Amino acid sequence: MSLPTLRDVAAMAGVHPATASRALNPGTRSLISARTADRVLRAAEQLGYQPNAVARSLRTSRSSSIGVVVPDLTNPLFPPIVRGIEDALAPHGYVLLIVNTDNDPAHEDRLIASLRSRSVDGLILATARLGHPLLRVPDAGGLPVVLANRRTEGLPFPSVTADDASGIHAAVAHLVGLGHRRIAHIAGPQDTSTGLGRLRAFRSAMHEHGVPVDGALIRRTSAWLEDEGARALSDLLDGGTEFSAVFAGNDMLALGCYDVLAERGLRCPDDLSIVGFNDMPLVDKLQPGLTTVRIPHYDIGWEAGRLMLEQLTRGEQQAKAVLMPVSLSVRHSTGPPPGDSAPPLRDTAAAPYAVEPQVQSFE
Amino acid sequence: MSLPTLRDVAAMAGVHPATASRALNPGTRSLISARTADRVLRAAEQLGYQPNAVARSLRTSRSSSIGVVVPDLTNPLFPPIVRGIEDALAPHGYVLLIVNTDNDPAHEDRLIASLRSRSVDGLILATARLGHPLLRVPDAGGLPVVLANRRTEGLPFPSVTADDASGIHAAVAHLVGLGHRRIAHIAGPQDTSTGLGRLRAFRSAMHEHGVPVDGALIRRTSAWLEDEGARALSDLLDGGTEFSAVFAGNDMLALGCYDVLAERGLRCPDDLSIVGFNDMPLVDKLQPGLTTVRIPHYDIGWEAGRLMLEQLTRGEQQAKAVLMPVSLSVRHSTGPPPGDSAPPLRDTAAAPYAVEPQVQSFE
DNA sequence: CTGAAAGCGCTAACAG
DNA sequence: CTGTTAGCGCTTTCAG
Repeated sequence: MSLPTLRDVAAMAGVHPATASRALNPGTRSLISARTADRVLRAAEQLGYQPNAVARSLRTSRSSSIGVVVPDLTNPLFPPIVRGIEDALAPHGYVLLIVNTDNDPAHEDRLIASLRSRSVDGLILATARLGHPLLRVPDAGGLPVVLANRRTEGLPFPSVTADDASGIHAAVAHLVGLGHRRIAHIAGPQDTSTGLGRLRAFRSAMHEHGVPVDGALIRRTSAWLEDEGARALSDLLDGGTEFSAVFAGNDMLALGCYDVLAERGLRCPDDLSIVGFNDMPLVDKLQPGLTTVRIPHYDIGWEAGRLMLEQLTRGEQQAKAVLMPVSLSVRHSTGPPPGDSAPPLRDTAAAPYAVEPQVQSFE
Repeated sequence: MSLPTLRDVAAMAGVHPATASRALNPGTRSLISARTADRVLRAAEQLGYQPNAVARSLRTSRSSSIGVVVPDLTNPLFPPIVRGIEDALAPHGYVLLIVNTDNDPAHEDRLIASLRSRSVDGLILATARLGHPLLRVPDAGGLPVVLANRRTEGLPFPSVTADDASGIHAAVAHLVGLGHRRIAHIAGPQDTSTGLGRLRAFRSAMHEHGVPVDGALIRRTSAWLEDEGARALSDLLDGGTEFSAVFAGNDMLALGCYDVLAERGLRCPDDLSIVGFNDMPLVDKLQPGLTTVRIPHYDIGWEAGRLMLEQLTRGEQQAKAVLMPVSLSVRHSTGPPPGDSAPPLRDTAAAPYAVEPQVQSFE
C-alpha cells in the first residue's frame, strides 16, 4: 500500500486526473467549477494525498529546492546564515540542500554539479574562496545565484555581505579614540574575499584617521584559525616594532592572540588591546570580553533568501550588492594604550617604560 | 540549449538509450561489452552529461537524499552532528535535506511530510522532544529512520546517543572525589529525552556513590537556556539548602550559573564548583574553564549515517541502540568544596566559616 | 469548464 | 550483449 497518487484522488472524486491536478493547484483552481474543485479537495484530504514532488519536478523542471553551498557548517558563522536563508524560503515551499565544500574548489564543482542534477531552482553560495576570478566562477549553468557573505567583483551575481568596511572603520575609530596610534592587523587568508577586503578596509580606515599604516605591523595568516592568530601575534611581538593594539581579521584569530597573551603573562587590555571580528557566540564571556565587530549573520542569510525569491518570481538577475549594517560590540579587551592612563606599576617605574617602546614590555 | 540527456549520449555513441543507461550505471555496466561501454562513457564525458537525478528518482523511487530533522541548526550541538551524518553519507552519493522544527511538533509533521513527498530515502531525527509516546512517533510511513542524539523507549528505531549515564557517573565521581557531598542538579526540560535521562542518571550516579540525593537541590528548567540556568541557580542559592557543587544538565545552563556567580560576587570553584554537559566550543576559554562532559557529536552523526546506510543497503531495520563513549573534560570550574582544603583567606578567619554552613557564603 | 493525450528523463522487464 | 517497450506521477497543451 503505497502513497495515494493523483489518480487515486481523481478516481475518488470521479474526475480526470488532469482536473484533479487543476483543482489542487492554487494557480489553476480558478479554471475549475467550485463544486468539482471542492469534491477533489475533499477526496485529497480524505486520502491524505501529498503531491509527489519528484514527479512534479520532472514535469515542470522546478524542484522547490535551493542549493546552499558553505565551506563548513561546523564553523559557527554559517548556521545563522543558513537559518536565515531557510526562514526566508521555507514559507514559500522551498527546502534547502546544504553542502559543505571544505574550501576545496574541485569538490565544490562536484557538489554544484550534483545539486544541478537534482534540479535545484537556485544556488546560494556562501563560500569565500576567491581564486582566479574567471576560473572560479562556479558553473551555475544559468541557474539563479545569490552570493551570501561573499562578493566576487565583476561577476553578475547579486550578493549580500556585511558592511565590513564600516565595521572596521568603527573599530579603528574606537582604538584611535582610546589613544592608540600603533595598531597591528592580523589579516586572514588573502585568497578569501573577506580576508582581502578587511585588510583593504583596515588600510583605508587607518588613512582616514590619519594614522600611518606600518607594513611591519601587518601579518597575513593562511587560515582563519586560532593557531594562526597565535602564530601571527607571536611573530608581531617578536618583530621589534612597537604596537599597542591588534585588530584581528576574525574572532578565531583574536582567540589565538588571547592564548599568546596568557602564555607570555601579558594582560589585556593593559598591555595590549584586541579587537575581533564576527562576534561569535560566547566571545562576550571571555575574560576579558572581546571587543568585536558584530555581523548580522542571520539577516545576511535572510536577505540572501529574499534576493533568491526575487529572482525566482520575477525572472530578473540584477547584480545588486546588498550591504548589511554592522555594529561594534565594545567589551573589555580594549582600553587605553599602556602609559596613556599610567597604570600603577609603571607609574612608579616610569623611566624604563618611557625609554623603551611599548613592545619591550611584551618580551 | 538545455543540458544533455541520456538520449543525446546514446545518439552520439550510436546505441539505444537503455544501453547507454546500463553502460553509465556501475551496477549494470557488466552487462555491456567493454567496447560499447567505452564508447558511451566517452560520449557522456564529451557532452558533459550529468544524469538527471529527478527522472531517475521518479523511475526508481529512490532519491539518494536523506532528510535530517533538527530542532535548530543554530544550536551549536547540531552542526557537528549534521556534519558527521553528511560525511558518512556523501561518499555514497547521498545529499542531505536539513529542516529545523523549532521544537514544534505540528511543524515537524509538516516538514516530514514535505520530505516524504520529495522521496527522501530515509529520515534521521535529531529532535529531542518526547511528548506522548504514541502520538509523537513521527509518521515516517515505512521509511528507514535513525534517531540521533535521541532515544524513544519502546520504538523500533535504531538510535545513536551519547552514553550520558557514563558521563554523568564520571562527573559525579569527580565531584565526590574532590570531597563534595551536597551536589545540586539543574535539570533540563523533562519533556526531552536528554533532560529526563540526565536527571535519572544523576540520581542513579549519586546512589552508586552513596551520596544522598536531596530533592531540594534539584531544579527543572523549561528550556536549555542560559537564563533558565541562572534562574535555577538563584533559586537554589536562595533556597536555604546548602550545597557545594552544581551539575548542570548542559553547558548553556552552566553558563547561566556563571552569570549568577558573577552577579553575587561568588567565586568558582572556591565558593561553588560547576560541571556542565556537552563541551560546547569555547567553554574551555571561559574563566575558569568549564569542567564538562564531552560528547562526541560528530561521531554520533557519523554513526547515525552509517546506521542509515546499513538499513538502505541491507533492508534490515534492527532497532539497535548505539551508545557513544563520552569523557569528562576537567577544567578549573571544579575544585574541592569550600573548607575542605582551607583556602588562604579562610585559614585566618576559620571560625565564621566553620560555624556557618557553606550555603551561607552564597548569600 | 473538463477530458484526452503526450511527455519530462530515466531504468527495468522482457525479447531477441 | 543490446534493443524494445513501458511507465514512474505529474502538468500542460489541445480539443471538445
